[in-house]
Amino acid sequence: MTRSDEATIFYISVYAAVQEIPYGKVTSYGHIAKLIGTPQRPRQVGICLKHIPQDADAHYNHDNVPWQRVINSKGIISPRSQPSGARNQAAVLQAEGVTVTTGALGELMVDLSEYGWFPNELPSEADER
DNA sequence: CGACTGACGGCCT
DNA sequence: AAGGCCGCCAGTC
Repeated sequence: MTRSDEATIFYISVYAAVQEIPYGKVTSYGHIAKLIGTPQRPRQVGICLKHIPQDADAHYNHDNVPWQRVINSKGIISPRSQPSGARNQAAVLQAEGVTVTTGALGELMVDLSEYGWFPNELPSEADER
């Protein structure tokens, strides 16, 4: 298969993985990357989400892929270039019951210990301590 | 077609 | 503890 086919597979994998995130939960770009077997490309995961088709016709589109449930490993909604985008993401998350707090610098954060969804990772690590 | 840009994250100061 | 550096590689200019 060609290189672009692999790229396509990567996109499909990302979208499929994101759809696994339960309603009202969030995970990180890095975790999605790990789940699809490419732990070193969290950045590319972000690119995929950025390019989700708007068309309702597309197999994977802005409507059926819960892109809003993916934030960075620090539990902060990535500001990307326009703060308004993150602001919108926060609104969508709150709409499904996720509490989003605003930091001193305006960062929009989510409590990962409460809303985080990280299957395959040490489950009790956080609880133990 | 080459150079620059990032919805990130981990390792190194 | 906090911040800088670098790898990743599809898009965009």
